[in-house]
Amino acid sequence: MENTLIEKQLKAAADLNRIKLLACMKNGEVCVCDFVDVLGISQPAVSQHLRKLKEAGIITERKVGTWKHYRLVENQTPLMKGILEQIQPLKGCNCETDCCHVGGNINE
Amino acid sequence: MENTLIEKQLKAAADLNRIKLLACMKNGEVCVCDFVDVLGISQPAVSQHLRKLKEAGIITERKVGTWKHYRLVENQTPLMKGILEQIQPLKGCNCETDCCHVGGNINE
DNA sequence: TCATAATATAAGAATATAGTTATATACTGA
DNA sequence: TCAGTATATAACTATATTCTTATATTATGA
Repeated sequence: MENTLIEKQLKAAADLNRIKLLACMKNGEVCVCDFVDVLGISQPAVSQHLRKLKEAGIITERKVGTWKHYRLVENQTPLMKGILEQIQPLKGCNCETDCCHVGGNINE
Repeated sequence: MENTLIEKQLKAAADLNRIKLLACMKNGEVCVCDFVDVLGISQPAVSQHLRKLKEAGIITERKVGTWKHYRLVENQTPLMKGILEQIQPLKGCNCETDCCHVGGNINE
């Protein structure tokens, strides 16, 4: 891997709130509204964190109506594979609200 | 691993100059004077980067006279093991100046 | 079509980071 | 003991990051 890509992905992952976002997504798709509850920060702040993870190629999104579902990309870089292995899945953000089941959760 | 430790180590590694420092040390011990040449930043800046890596438990140091040799710690966390695997060793910083051989390079 | 809901973007403030130069510390050798 | 060398720390500046609130965008459904 190129050092600049390594740096970009490390920077994207090197934040406690974004680590929690990744921990949530280890269980599958999660929608933005659930992240807001879990992190206890504002919705725009969550949106900005998600954008950073997306720009680093770590997560992807799927639109379902007005909702947006985020999930880890399938083909992680070897770097991110290793990092994600060390992040423990976080329960309680696994799309238990209705939004993640309307339109079909990709993991079901 | 604890999320806060994960964050600390990711933050320590998430910088292009510090990635280069780690790349240098993959070949073994390196002294500060060599790092300065490789990175092209001031000696105090290098010193500050090294401190950050040390505080994250990623590197350790050995004093030889007025010189200081830095190297990767042996027992890396699983997180850092994975990250270090992805960083390509950087040649030309492998303590080719005298300082790293006076007092015995730990890798020889 | 319009009000509502979910998410994204913009603008701005507070804090963190990474560099600089100047100075301090610690060791060496004359 | 003292000058010189290697590294660390301090103080400061410039920039980046991460929040907040306000607003824009997009989709839904009455």
